[in-house]
Amino acid sequence: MPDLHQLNHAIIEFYEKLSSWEHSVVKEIGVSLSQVHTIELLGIHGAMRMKELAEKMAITTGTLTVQVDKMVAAELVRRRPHESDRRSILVELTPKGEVMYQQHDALHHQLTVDLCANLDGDEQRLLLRCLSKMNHEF
Amino acid sequence: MPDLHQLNHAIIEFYEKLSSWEHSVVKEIGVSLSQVHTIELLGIHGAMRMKELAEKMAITTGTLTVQVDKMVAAELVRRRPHESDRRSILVELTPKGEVMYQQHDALHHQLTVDLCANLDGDEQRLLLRCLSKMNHEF
DNA sequence: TCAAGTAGTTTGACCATCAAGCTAAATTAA
DNA sequence: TTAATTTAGCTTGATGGTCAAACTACTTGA
Repeated sequence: MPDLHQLNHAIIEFYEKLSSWEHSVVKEIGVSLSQVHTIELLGIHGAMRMKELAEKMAITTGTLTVQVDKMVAAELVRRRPHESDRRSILVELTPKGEVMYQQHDALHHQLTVDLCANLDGDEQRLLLRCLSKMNHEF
Repeated sequence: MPDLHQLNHAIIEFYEKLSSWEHSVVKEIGVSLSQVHTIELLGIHGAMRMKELAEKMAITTGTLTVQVDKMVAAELVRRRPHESDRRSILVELTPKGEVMYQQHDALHHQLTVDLCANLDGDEQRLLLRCLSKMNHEF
């Protein structure tokens, strides 16, 4: 079992790199971090209730209400009544929001390509296995 | 060369996990994220000029001034004049701040231990190599 | 010496966030 | 059915992080 200290350091550094990348992308596409996160979740999971979305984002529904208000005004998302529960409201991407999601996704994919530029096939395969294990066993 | 799509997804998920971990730790130790970041940088690099610290944190010096004011009030850091440049001010951890840095560092190390619990020695070695390459070649 | 540049602070304006209190709808108990 | 409870979402008031721009004090270089 090798020394975990270096690994710890590498993980911290990797996290900082991703964080700084995200920061720069947010500036580039001109939407706040919080709104990018919302778009990302709606793009991945499709229409969602406010409650569900707030839970995934780890914020309160009150905060989400404010965000969604702004995003509705910017025509990135729309609200729609829930079919069977009149208390609930579904949020979904508008076409404009969908375009922004695709853009963001493409940028993310490009980041991965850049990150992996110096890894050979075996390394990529093993990295994927390690990340999967870490993501699921923790 | 394997499909990068899965890898992209795994990286996003890994980033979210780290982000959520950081969030919960910040709540636990009762200091804001920004202040934890300050403490971390001062712990790693030692006393620093405001300018330098602000650059590493990717915030303006104005913002940093406010943060440092609060942290001085909380006795986590102190200001000290620069030896040769009277415009500059050095910021450094107080003993109390140093304790908090050690605590945070220990938590981070524990996170790494948990993350790697299901990786064998070879996997850990290769993960470190991949992370190092990604950190340095990007 | 003095003009230009640099380090740090202050101020005024946003934005994100939460907690608490609110309304409307659904669910459960009587 | 009615009443009490729970749930979903919204509103409000307060706090904290951030930036840009204006300001002060110091340094540097022509």
